Amino acid sequence: MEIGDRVRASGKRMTVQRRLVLEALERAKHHTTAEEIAGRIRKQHPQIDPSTVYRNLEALEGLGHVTHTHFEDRVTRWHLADAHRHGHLVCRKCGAELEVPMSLLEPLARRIRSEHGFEADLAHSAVVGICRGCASQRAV
Amino acid sequence: MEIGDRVRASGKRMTVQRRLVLEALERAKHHTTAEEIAGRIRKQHPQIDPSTVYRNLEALEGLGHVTHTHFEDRVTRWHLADAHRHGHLVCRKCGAELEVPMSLLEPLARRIRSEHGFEADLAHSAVVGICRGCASQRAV
DNA sequence: AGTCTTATCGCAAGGAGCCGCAATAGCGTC
DNA sequence: GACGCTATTGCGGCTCCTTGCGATAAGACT
Repeated sequence: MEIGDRVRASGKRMTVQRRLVLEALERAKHHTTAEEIAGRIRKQHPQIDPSTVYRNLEALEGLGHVTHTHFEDRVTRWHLADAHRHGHLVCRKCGAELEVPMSLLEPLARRIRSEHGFEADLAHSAVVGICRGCASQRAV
Repeated sequence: MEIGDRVRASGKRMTVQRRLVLEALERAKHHTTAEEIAGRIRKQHPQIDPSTVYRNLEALEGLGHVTHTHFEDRVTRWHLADAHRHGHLVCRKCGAELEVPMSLLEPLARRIRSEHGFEADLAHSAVVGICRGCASQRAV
């Protein structure tokens, strides 16, 4: 089923603005910020308000087509939900980002589920820390 | 060594405002938001600007006396660094917070270190998900 | 105690993100 | 293809947090 149909099937509407947000996410492939998406769209369509972009990201997330991950402090990055799920390591010194397979995080999720009955979403927040490069630099 | 001396030893100054921030953190014991700290201080000292509180939290964090943890989306909570370290599970439905011992998170940190040479700080971000109560509600 | 350096402060302005509202425009129905 | 219902938009305005700047005061030195 076409994504537009799925949106419509849930009682929502597929507007020009919403399609542009989706296209921007597809084009970006990787994680982008709302600001970046808004900027890119507004180059071609300056009349589209940033708030519309924010609202569409949330709406599309509610429908399960999009998700967001918290990266470095107070930076939210968005991506299509059907992209393969993975975790993130973000270096707080240099900002480097490593993608790690969910299989790395699964054991913890399982333990949290069995010990606390809590459904953890470990992809929602990046793991902050110090990357190999910065750690060795500091040692010098 | 007194905390004031440690601040001074690093070339910083121990101002009235900085001391008030520290006292507020001590009194709160648990995690609080910058806003809450600012509000409490301003009851007694209305002339102290919120921006001063934000800057002092950052400064004290830079000195290692204070740390922050990201809770639910866009909520940052602060606490004294010497309080016992622990992780957090936060329910995205009802906002419930569970504290979990670091020992639960350690195995993952170890794997991340050995496989990626990355020093993970798993206490920095709360683990978001659905708590037991909300999960069973949804099943009904 | 007086002087000097400069970290820090208070204030005001800036910027991102969010919200309410009236106008607009999808889209199901006839 | 026109109609009507209402989801969605653009705009203005608001909040929360950050930043720039001139004024203030901590603390080292004499």
